[in-house]
Amino acid sequence: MSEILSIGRQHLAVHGAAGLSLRAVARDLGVVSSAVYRYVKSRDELLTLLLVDGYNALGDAVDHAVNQVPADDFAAQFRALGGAVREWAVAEPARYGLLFGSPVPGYEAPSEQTTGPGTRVIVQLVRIIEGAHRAGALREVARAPVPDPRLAADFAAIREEMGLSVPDDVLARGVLVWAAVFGAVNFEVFGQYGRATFSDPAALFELHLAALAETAGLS
Amino acid sequence: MSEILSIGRQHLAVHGAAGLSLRAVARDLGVVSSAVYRYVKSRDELLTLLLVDGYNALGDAVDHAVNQVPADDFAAQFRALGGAVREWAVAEPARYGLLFGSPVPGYEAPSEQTTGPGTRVIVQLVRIIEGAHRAGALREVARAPVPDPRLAADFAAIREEMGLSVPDDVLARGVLVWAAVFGAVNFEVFGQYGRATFSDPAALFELHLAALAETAGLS
DNA sequence: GAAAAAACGAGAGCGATGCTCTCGCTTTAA
DNA sequence: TTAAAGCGAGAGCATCGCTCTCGTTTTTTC
Repeated sequence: MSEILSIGRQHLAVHGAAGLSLRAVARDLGVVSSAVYRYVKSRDELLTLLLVDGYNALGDAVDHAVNQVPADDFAAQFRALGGAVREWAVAEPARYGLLFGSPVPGYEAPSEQTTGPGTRVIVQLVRIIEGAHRAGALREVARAPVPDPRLAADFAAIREEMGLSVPDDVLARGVLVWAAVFGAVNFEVFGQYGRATFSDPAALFELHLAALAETAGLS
Repeated sequence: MSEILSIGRQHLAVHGAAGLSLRAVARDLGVVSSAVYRYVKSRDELLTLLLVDGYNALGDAVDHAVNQVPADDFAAQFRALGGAVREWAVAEPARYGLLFGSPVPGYEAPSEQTTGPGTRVIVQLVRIIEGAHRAGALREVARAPVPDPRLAADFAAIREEMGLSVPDDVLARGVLVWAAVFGAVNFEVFGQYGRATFSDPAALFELHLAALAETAGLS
């Protein structure tokens, strides 16, 4: 029943990830709790459903934002990607928290169902960086190649798997930028800036994106 | 009873933040559940206790690491800070998750008790950056001052409150670096790198720290 | 030292949770 | 028409947070 998923989305938004109760969903559905178990094996399965649902919603938002931007302006594409992630997260904090917050205790996401949708944002990001690199639009950014041989092997594996041609240092910067974008979003959405509140968080985030674009070599 | 806190710490580490059960703590204590309520007002209060406990443990680790490093080597101090955060988080993922993961649903941290310990890391970070700035050891990093007047006002307020002299652009970079450090730690601890696993995460993180030191102007 | 007061632990109990099982009713398929 | 599958209701189990009362023990006070 897609109605279960819909109500689950609402409950997720209102009561948060761990506050998701199958009994409450059943109540809202006007049905006794055991009936829901006909369609959903467990609370964890409902969580998984909502997880891939969220990943796809975020992926759609990011894809749409990136596509609004000229295909040859890679820096703008990156800013569009980051901005889309932030806006989606701010609009749906609980859903975002399910995707990128601390894991729900006792729940392990089944990778076979979640890795696909869960990697859409990073796939877009490497697409942008690789595109800029191939177009020669990537500024020289790092002085030295990565020194650690094990890391070099990891990067080689990633390059192989995703069919990339970017060198190690660019890849490393890309990974950092990736984590940094979500770090900044986390800080804003989860209120971890502490006492340091910002009256225009969107502007602060744009500043961050500009600096991160620089870090990635996207001038 | 400090024994409650000790057992709570163990349960937190094993079962995670939301898996913390006052009844289970009572069982481990060899006492009936209602007895625990003599000492702890509610599950949320126990959570708060563990929260400030965690903040202080992290703060101690960071302070200790930073103090191991020459007082005039600001870049090394920054790397020590970042490394200490990561190592503490990797060693105690559940505890770290309580501090920097998604908020526990239905639980709001009482700011009067948590802001103090909760700001120890960022206080150290601004201390490092401000120190480098005052010592003239901060590389010129940004081209333009922040354009947004509301952001400038925010930064001015922060500068005022913390008695700083760093300019807006450095402050902005500092905020980004702050969020980026925790973003990278989050990615590793919460396994959000996805399929991209790294055989030597510590080395990757060091690479990140080097790049972030550059971003902050700490050469 | 005796009496009053505070602290403490045990236990029962309330309303919730996730989840399982069985019992009927309805809809579909043979 | 009959057999089979799908479906919802309800009871039940163990767990949770939390409250209340009732004795016992310890501490304070006179």
